Amino acid sequence: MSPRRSDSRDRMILSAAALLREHGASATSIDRVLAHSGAPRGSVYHHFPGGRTQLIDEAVALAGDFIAGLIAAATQADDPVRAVDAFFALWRDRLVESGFRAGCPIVAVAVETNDDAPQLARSAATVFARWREALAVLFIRHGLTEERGRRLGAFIIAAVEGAVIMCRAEQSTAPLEAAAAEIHDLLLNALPQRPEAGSQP
Amino acid sequence: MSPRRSDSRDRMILSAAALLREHGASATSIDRVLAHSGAPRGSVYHHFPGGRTQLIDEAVALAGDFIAGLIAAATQADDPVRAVDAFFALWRDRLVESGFRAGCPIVAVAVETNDDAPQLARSAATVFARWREALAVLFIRHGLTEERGRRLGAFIIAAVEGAVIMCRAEQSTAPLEAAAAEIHDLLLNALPQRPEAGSQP
DNA sequence: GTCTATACGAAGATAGAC
DNA sequence: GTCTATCTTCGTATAGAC
Repeated sequence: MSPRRSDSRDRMILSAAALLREHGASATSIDRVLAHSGAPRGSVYHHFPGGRTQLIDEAVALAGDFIAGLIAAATQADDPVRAVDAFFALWRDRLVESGFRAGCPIVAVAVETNDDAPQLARSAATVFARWREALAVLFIRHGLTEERGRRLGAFIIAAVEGAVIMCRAEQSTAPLEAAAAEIHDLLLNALPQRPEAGSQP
Repeated sequence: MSPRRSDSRDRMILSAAALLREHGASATSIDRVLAHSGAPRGSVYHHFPGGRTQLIDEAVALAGDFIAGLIAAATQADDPVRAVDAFFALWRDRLVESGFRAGCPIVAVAVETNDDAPQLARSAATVFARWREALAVLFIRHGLTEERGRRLGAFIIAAVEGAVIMCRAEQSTAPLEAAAAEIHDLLLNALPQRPEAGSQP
């Protein structure tokens, strides 16, 4: 009887995601995942017949699902501006809590992907698409055209990811806060039927 | 008499920058730089006593200067909207010309930097700061407050970098075009004394 | 400035026992 | 599911000759 479906396997995936965030894809070696998770080295290729690539791939899927869940939760309140504010705050908190060490694991994989593992680039792209689609649906539901809604969804994900990278590099939340403020004002102006004070100069 | 100040040294730095763009920091090994540049392996540590880290660092500086020069050229026309449009177009062209293989070398270093080479993170941060300051100066010159100008500068760099990552992952220029369109409209609305048609909904 | 040779470590992956 | 080798490749870096 397996320990409720392989404990060490799940721990390895979680550790891989954590290492991706803090040290990038290349630094997420099997050795480091084993050390971080405490999983036994003998069963690596039992759990992951596809080797390291499969492990990274599953970590990308897990991290993607996790963030997608947070986006879904934020969009439940049905206030697009608040939801996007919360999305930015989420990334700012992750940065601060980690001492500016934790970036986005999907970005890590997307940037470091090389030609011998094209599957990983596709997995990263799928995650990005899910995130931005979740935002797009929210915007479209609130009166934007499909085109504008999707455009804004992609734009916001791009701004967040770029800002996170800059925050990490300079050990400051300033880029993320700049992006959050600009997007906040932009949304106030873009969304119809919002009588609140916009900050259009 | 050195061949006009070491040919192979300059070629190595150029090759390192090219490899950073297309394959990331970890994949930019000394071996690959030598193969790409055709430089002789015997003189690596003669030209770069700091080893691989110094080589990467100089490639970051070179790439940073190159892009900064393009930003400066684009801002010469003294039209902020056109300059930013040109900046986006530059990245789109680089992506398309390379078959979506070339990303941003600074991002590669910023994302993959690990604790044993903190100098590289600082170099990346310096480059980001120079780029966004160049944009900020342009905006401030055209009537925005210092705060707003710098905020927009950081925001635009973040949006470009994030969009480039997404474009590479999904082999499409759509994210970059989405960001370019949104920023274009935002600038039209943000800058004072522009009688042209804004696209405020 | 450039050469060859080499030390040394880390990484991915496999084999075969238990 | 897990263990202990072990193979192979690749990476950084150094030594010493030319």
